[in-house]
Amino acid sequence: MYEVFLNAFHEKVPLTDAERAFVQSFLMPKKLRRKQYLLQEGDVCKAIAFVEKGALRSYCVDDNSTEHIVQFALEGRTISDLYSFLTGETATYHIEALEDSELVLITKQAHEELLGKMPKYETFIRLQITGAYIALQKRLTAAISISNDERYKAFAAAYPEILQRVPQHMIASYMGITPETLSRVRRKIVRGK
Amino acid sequence: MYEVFLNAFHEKVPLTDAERAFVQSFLMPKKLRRKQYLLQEGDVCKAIAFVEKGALRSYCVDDNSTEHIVQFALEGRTISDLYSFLTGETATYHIEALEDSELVLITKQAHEELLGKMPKYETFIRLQITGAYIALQKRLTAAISISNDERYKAFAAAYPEILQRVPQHMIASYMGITPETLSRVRRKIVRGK
DNA sequence: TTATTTCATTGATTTAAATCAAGGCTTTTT
DNA sequence: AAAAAGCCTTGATTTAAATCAATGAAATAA
Repeated sequence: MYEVFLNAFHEKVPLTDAERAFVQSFLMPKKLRRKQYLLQEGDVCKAIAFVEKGALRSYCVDDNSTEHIVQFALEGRTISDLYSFLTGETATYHIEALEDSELVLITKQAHEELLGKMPKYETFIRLQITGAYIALQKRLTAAISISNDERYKAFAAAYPEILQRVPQHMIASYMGITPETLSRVRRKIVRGK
Repeated sequence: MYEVFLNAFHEKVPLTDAERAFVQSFLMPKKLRRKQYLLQEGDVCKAIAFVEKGALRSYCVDDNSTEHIVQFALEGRTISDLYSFLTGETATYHIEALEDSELVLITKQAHEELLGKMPKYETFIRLQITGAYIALQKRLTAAISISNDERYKAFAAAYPEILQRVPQHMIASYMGITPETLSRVRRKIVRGK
């Protein structure tokens, strides 16, 4: 039931069976149907969600009511509004299931207790967030320094799974361009090959 | 000598005098003159740098030899090519002093030893990187969802110090626009007020 | 199954930003 | 102090992307 999460944990920070069970006792399962929301803007983010199965996205909405996708999360990835989770402020992101999904939730209370009681958990979290930070920095660097073509190619190479499972206009939103522009970028790439 | 760093540490994770001295024993001071480099693309990033005094920037260079500023770091901020530091791969960023600066270096060896020997250090690092992640996510969200005007206003409001101390064309580079465009954005803002 | 919504593509037009180019003002350097 | 380099602004032109609009295909719901 928590296999994917516990294996990811174990892979970064090896766990004994007892530790495994200990961690498990803090986790909560949650299922979401496609199009259901884990978090709505204005709520407070009460848990970090780890995706055991399925696909989710987080996004924000600007003044023109345009959605901007911040993150996709497939199996093995974590998703939340970290700022809201940590500070208790209301969330600025929405989190929605793109497919029927199974999640592992770590509530704020569980998170804090684990941090206090289990050094390995702190290490795991540190490694997770470090990886997320590096990925984000790479994405930002790409966003300000590479052409749309190259960025799309890089995205497709890095995340072929997402390409398969997520509609194209959402990829466009993630890239910060319109669906029309992405369509033309793709045409250009196909032609040019 | 390490005052700014140790105070920043202490503020996040309170330290006894003994702990303070212990941490200190792992630190290395470094001075840089304006325009000197802490890191060049192709080197391996051997240390995390904390800015005690001065100002630095990190940037990458694209195929057209255009520089793109990734980060500014004034007093109290940390700067490095974290990916290179953690993996030992060659760096993709340059790090340059914008003013005569005084740094505190945490070498990779010191970092690992501190992580192993001092839980409070791991906590400090976790908090630092979490803050950096949230800031980066905010920046990315702004980059894909807000107009240049609004982004510049937000930047100016959040980092007035940087505006004072860094040439405008570097702000433009940081924002991913040309100096000419930023100049016009500013004119528009001034006129419009 | 049919109807409806969602999605991707393509074309025409508009809009925003990059580029090209020049001038004047500061700040460094010699 | 003079020369050089760096910086900011402004204007004219080009280029890339957004917007507007329409169509057909595919997926979803009735």
